[in-house]
Amino acid sequence: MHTVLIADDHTLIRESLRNMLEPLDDFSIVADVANGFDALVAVKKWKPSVLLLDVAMPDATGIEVVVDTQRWSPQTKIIIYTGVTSGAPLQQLIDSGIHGLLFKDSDSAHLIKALREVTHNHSYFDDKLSSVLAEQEAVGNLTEREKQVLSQILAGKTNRDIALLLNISIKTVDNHRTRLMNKLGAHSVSDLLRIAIKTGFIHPDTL
Amino acid sequence: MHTVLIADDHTLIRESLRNMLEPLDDFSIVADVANGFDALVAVKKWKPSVLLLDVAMPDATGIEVVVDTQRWSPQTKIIIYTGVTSGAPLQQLIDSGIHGLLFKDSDSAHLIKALREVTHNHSYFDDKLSSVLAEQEAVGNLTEREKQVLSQILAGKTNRDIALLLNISIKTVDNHRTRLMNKLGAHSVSDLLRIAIKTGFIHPDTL
DNA sequence: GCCTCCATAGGGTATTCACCCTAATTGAGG
DNA sequence: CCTCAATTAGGGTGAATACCCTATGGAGGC
Repeated sequence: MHTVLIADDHTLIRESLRNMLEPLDDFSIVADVANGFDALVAVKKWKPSVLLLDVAMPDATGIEVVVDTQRWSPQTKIIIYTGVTSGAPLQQLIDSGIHGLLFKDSDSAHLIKALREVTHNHSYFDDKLSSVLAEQEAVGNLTEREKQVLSQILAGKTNRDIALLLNISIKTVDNHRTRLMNKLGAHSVSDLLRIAIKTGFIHPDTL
Repeated sequence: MHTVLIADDHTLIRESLRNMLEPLDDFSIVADVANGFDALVAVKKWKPSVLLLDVAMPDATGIEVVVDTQRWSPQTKIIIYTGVTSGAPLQQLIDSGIHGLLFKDSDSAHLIKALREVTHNHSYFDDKLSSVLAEQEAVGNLTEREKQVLSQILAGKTNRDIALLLNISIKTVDNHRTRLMNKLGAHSVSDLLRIAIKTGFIHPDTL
C-alpha cells in the first residue's frame, strides 16, 4: 500500500484527484493541501510514498517544495502536475531530480500509470515534455538578432518595418527570418507564435 | 468611511490589496475571503460599501456572487477585478450591472480611483475594456465559414491547405480571409492571433 | 594565422497574401 | 415575390514571404 500526498491550490482539482485515486487498492491518500507551506508540513509528518505536486501554488514555489521534500523525506517520489508548459521553469524542475511529470490535460489513465511507475522506481514523463524541451532548446539557440527579429514578427511587423526599426536592410531581416524559422522548425507565423508561447519566450497576456 | 470586502482566492493578491488600501483614510477593510461562498456570507454579514471581487474563484463563480450580492445588499458597489480578458464572460458581468471593472495589470492608482468613483455613485471601467469588447463583438459578427477559415489560419495552414480541407477554391478562401481580416481590423496573422486569444476564440494552452 | 559564428547584404525565383473588383447561387425572412 | 446575407468563384495587381544561392567584415577560440 502506497501513500499519496496531494498538493494543489485549486479545490476542484484536489477533489477530482481524490476521486481518481480513491477507487485504487494500491494507493491511499494521506492528505491534500492547498499551498506550498502546508505541503512541506505534510511531507515531514507523513513521509508519503508519492507527492503529487502542482508547481504554481501560494506560499512556496514548486521548486522549493521539491528541494525540501528531498531533504526531509528522500524516499518520497515526486510527480509534478502542471498546467504550465513553458520550458524554462520545467527544465529546472527536471534537473532537480523529480520522478515524474504530467500536464494537466492528461487523463486519469496517465496519472495512474505515473503513480505506478514511480512507486516501482521508474520515472514517468509526459510525452509532450520532450517536444516542449526541444523547442525550448531551439529558442535558446537563437542569436540575439534572431530573437529581436522574432519579437517583431510576433508583434505583427513586416520585414520592411523591422528593417527600418533595426536600421538594417530588408534582405538581412529576411535572412534572419529564414534562419530562425529553420532553427525552430516553423513554417508560418502561427507556428512561431505557438512555439513562442509554449517556450515562455512571450506571455499570452502581453499580446 | 467606506467599508470594503475583498474576495480573491489568491492569498498573495488579497495581501497586496490590503497593503494598498490600509493606508487610505476613507476606506476600511471589513474582511477578505478566498472563495465565492465565503464572499456571499461576508456580504450578508457586513453589507460593505464596496465589494472587490475576483471573477475566478472556487465554490461560486463571479456572476453568482454579483447577482446574490445585488439581492442581499443592493447598496454595495461591486468592482470586478480580473486577470481574464476574454470578452464573452465579461459582457455577461457588465450586463449584470456591476459598477466597476479593473484588469489585474492595472496599478494601485487605478484601483483607488475606481474605489472613490463607485463610492461617489459613478462607474469605473478599465480603458482596455472597450477595445476588448469591440473585438469580442467583431469576432461574434464573423460567419461560420469565416470562423472555420480563421481557425485554420491560426493553425498555420495556407490558403491552399484550407481550400483542400474545406473542398472550396483557393479564391474563396482568399475572399473569406480578406473579409474576416476586415471585420477584425487585422493586418497580419499576428493580429489575428492576438485578437483570437484576447476574445477567447482560442485558448493559448491549446496552441 | 586560421577557423567558426554572427551580422550584414544582395540576386533570383516561386509562392503566398492583401486588396481591389464582379457575379452566380442559395436560403431565410419580410 | 423580393431582398439580403452568405457562400461560392474568379480576374487582376502589387506587396510580402519562403527558400535557394554567394559574399564580406568582425569577434572570438585555438
